[in-house]
Amino acid sequence: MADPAAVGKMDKIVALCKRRGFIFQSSEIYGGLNGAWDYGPLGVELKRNLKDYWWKSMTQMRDDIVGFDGSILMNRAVWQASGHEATFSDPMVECLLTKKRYRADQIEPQSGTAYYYKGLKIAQPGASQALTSEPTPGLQVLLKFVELPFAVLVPKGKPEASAQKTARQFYVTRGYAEDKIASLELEKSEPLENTTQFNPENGAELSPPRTFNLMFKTYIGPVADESAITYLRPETAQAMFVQFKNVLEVSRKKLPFGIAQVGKAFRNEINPRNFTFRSREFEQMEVEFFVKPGTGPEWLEKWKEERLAWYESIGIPRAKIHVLTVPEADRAFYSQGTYDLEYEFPFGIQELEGIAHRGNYDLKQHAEKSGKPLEYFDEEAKAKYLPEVVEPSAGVDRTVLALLCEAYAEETVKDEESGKEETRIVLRFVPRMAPVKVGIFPLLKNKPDLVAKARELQKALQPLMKVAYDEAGSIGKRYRRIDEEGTPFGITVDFETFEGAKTASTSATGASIAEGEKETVTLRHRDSMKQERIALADVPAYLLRAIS
RNA sequence: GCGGGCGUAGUUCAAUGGUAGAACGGUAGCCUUCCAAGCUACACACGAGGGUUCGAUUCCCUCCGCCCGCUCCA
Repeated sequence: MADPAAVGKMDKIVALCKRRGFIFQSSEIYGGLNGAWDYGPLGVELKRNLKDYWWKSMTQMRDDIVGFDGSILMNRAVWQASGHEATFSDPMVECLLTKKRYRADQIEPQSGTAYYYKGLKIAQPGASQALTSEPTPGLQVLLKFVELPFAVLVPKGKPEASAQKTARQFYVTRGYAEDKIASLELEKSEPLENTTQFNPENGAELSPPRTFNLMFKTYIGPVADESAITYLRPETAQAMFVQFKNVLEVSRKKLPFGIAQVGKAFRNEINPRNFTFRSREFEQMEVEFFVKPGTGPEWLEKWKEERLAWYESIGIPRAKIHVLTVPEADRAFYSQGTYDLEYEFPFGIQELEGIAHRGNYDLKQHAEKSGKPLEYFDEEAKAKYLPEVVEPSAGVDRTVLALLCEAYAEETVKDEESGKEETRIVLRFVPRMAPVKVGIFPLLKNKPDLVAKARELQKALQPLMKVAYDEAGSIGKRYRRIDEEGTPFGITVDFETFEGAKTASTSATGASIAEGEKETVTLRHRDSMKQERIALADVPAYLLRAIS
């Protein structure tokens, strides 16, 4: 992450996102808002293409998953049952010496002798002598008392000196030079049994417990009292569990079957970072895939392979995805197995999607807490049971960012006439993800027949795909502009358009074009910068095939 | 949340305790027969608030934001 080239690349991507209108800072004119981002005209197209393709892959291309769109606000009881309310409000403590943070309930109780210091005496600024050396006879050193309480716990029998050593480290981290500390002022010492106020690793005092709640709390209705509390959802999954019975009933599906949802979720992250990667408001694409008890592990494997192939289909190569088998110690408490699919971002290898075998934890919790039966009745086995769930859960914003990082390329191009070299910036999105599919240009804007024909083509293509029309400046400049926007194709209406092909040629669709027979246009490819002539009539079909 | 760095047009960078410049980019017009050509004109910036000062973009403080390292990420 400290790699300057990687940092530089990320900076360039951020600048490009702003320059071309992919991503802006939220509330920018008011100084921004930490952890929130807006998608501009191109960004929203890219994001929509991603979500639409995921939706199509899940709900249209297979018949065992149905779609769903749950509300963001839900009954507070949902979050109590799911465990979010309890686990998101765990108190945390911080080591005053190392600044490391721990869950308060995971601190091992310690016994020993606690030494409480009121503060320290330091040499006044200007004292010329280091206090750690032997005092020079006759030299007066001015001392000042600084009040800064700190406490250390040492095992019984250990001398105060070991407590002093830790305390001195603490004062040094607070900015007092080791050689200026004359003495520490001990307030008291006392034996303590089973205390959790000290760091078991180094004996240093811990801060009082503070609550870090990662859910955004809000109030339903006009009165902001305890009974009105609920939360913005921290994940989209729960709505699908809560509505499991309704969806099952109306969709007439048998196990295994899944529910798919795309939507916003909110987490009050302590420290949003890395552009849009960790945001407080973000979007998820999740499937809750319900399977027969005992078959969770095999479905976990199937989904891992399925999802890897999917990322490849949106232009993220398999080689850039790292599959992390999350070790049991790091898994969420409900998980019986988790894969993280991680992408090589410029700022490090980071998670795009988590695929978790959640067992029947969620349905069981909601059945218990709501008192409503959520079992599935298996007609074949004539048995009622709670299904297990495998959940592929992908981050939309993270994947958009991965698409941008993967697409970003700089290359040196040489002008053939002048021999001058320059840098071309190009976003190599796969066509199906590209925000704009094709640029339409008249070669020259002061030739009315070229403009009219280009406008005609624009109108013809607009119902089929996102098109950009541009007539300003030189043709080369317009090509470069769409390169930076990641538009895979450019079509130029030129003088040859009306003449027909000069010599018989073959169109992109393989149909042969007789001389003077058809109107043709120049088709320019973003990645290779190669050009070919194509029959005007073939353009829609050619492009539709290329972007599907 | 802690520590460090940084905030000047859209971008990349200047300068300055007293009228803020450039390049590229943008817009408009002219021109231009395929890869950021040229000419002309125009628009656009000192992150916010407070303090010191006759006067602050510049010095000081607070806040906000971005980047980096920790931390955090049921």
